[in-house]
Amino acid sequence: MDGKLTLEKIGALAGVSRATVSRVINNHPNIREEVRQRVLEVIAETGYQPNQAARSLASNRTGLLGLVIPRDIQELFTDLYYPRLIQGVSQACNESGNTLALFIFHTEEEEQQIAAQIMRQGFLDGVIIAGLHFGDPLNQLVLFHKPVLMIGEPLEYPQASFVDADNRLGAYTAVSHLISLGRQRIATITGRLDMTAGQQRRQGYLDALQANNLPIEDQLIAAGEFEQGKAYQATLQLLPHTPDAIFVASDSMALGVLRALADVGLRVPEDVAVVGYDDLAPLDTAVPFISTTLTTIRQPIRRMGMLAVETLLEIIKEPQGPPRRIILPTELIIRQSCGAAY
Amino acid sequence: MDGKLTLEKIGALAGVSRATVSRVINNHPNIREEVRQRVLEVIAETGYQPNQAARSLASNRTGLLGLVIPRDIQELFTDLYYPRLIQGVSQACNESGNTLALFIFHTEEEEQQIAAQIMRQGFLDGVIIAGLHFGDPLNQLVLFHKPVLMIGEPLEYPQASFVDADNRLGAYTAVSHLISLGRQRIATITGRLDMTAGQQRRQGYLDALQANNLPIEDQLIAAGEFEQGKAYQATLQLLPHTPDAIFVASDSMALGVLRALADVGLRVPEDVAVVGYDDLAPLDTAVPFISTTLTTIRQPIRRMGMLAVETLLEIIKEPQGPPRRIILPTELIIRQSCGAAY
DNA sequence: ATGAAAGCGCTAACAT
DNA sequence: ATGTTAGCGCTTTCAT
Repeated sequence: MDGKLTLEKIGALAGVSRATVSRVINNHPNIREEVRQRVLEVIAETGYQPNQAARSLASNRTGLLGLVIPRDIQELFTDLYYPRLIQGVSQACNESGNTLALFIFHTEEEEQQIAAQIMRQGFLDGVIIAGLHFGDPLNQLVLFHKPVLMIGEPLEYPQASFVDADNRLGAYTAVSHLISLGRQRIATITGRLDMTAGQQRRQGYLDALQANNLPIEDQLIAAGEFEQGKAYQATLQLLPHTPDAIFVASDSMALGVLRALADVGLRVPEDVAVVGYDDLAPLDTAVPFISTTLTTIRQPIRRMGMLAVETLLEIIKEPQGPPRRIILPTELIIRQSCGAAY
Repeated sequence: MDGKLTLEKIGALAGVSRATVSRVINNHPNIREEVRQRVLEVIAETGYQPNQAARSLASNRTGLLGLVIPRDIQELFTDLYYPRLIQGVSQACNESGNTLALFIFHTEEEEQQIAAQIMRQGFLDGVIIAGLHFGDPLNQLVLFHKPVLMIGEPLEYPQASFVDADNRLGAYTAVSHLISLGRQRIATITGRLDMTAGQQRRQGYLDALQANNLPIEDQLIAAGEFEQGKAYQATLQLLPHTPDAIFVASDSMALGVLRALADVGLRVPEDVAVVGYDDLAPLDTAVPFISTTLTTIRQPIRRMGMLAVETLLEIIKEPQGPPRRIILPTELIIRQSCGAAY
């Protein structure tokens, strides 16, 4: 049903020039209503769709927004953080008439190789980068001549625009909650410290202890790197120092913690209270055969994704504006593992 | 560092014509090695990247492959099926030098609206459609003049090319396994019957009973629609008919089943054995506080994603070829809920 | 309000 | 082996 339709042909059929058809399609003012209708009819009848490549070349806009996710293995497999983020980004793209180009990388090699391609002219209007850590080759994307927005406050190029949730305050809230429940020896298992999320959650922990005049003990701070296995090990190292609560910097690590506690026969929350981070554990509702549910800090992941798109579109429109720094609030979700109900 | 570089300028700097530079970039034969090197050097020095829009317009190829996912709410939120699929598709895109354009829809309205846009000329080289059901407006995508490949055997346009796992045999294997363990009154909770996955898994169940001379009882067949809540209800309806095993057409439904059984005080697998489908439940390894693990049929989800890309690329190369029908094997994963270890 | 015409930067057929 | 040239289909001045 399509014999290579072009603007020119639509124009011929409607008895106007190609330029007029273009104006109609792009909603320009100064078109006689009558002409406008006639053109619209022809377009509808013929099922004409403008050629996107030609539009992009002429207008220097593609309507493609990139979402770059480094290192998929860990997170994408493990929990629903990135799926939710993708969902938010996708939705905002749909609503704004843009298209999402998704880049997931497996190795730093692959990152190196594809980074430049991503930034080539006439391809993406802008790029969102999620989950970047210090030293990642993808940091170099900031240096290209193209709008970029980070999800998660960037460490390597602090002047870059970003959307994030308030990691410090989230952690502060979690630990304060444990303190208010009477816990005195609160440990933490930190995330990757080459990411602001890891650093800031650790800082929130420290701040909460300090604000409540509790001592800071290095032995109660263990590195988990956002990995479940490492969190398991870290828990075992922590236990000799008799914590009565553990603040864990992610839910997937919290599962490792719960496993470790179960393995050594400690009860949650009676012996050790646990609070996680993300609200992504499969322990959020009463899954059968699960005997506790995880108290955690919820981040508005999906909203972060949507806001990232909206902010990036602003940057595209006004590239010379100041860096955008958007920090969203988090929420304490009280379930059983903190012992509040107990 | 980029003052609007073009092929022409690179050519000037290297002392050759624009066409020669183009040939170098596209690895054409018949270029003197010396010239080739000189051009490559200039490109490296200047950091030149060809303009993608211009290439697309001239070559009628964009290197963009679409992945269309209807109705995100259910699956994308619930389990890791689509994340895994996306991962596979993404990886194959990376390896083949293509880019993944992801479309996730919330409502049928949205589908209607964006469907035509997806198919517009000069945009995508081809489209992969996952999780389609009978009656979905996205079925119309098949009618456009563009390569399309389904993930999941299509119901509405059976002549379309697709990649799928062997649903019938998978279900057959699951039910045969239960029979071999001595179960006599095996019930099933079916998926959506407007999708081949739902139909074929149901058929596999029926075939297995028949092959083993077990009677087929309508009261032992309940509709779950791939939804956890419906599976919960369906289980309660099934129980008066005293099944000693339930084959559930998806893992996320199986969680609803387990919950229902727990709620009425039945033990798994002692009173009722359960086998799921997908190998995506959070019951695959010993999560702490979970007292059983789910026997299930594993699909090679990631491979399906990769194979989808590879097959689509073939179709793009040879659009007139016969429909591709690729069916991958599944695997029975024995854990505790079927009672094999018990 | 509309048309004519000049590109956008590249590929590919044709010429040499 | 390399250069010349004609598009690819659209947007966007510049006229009128």
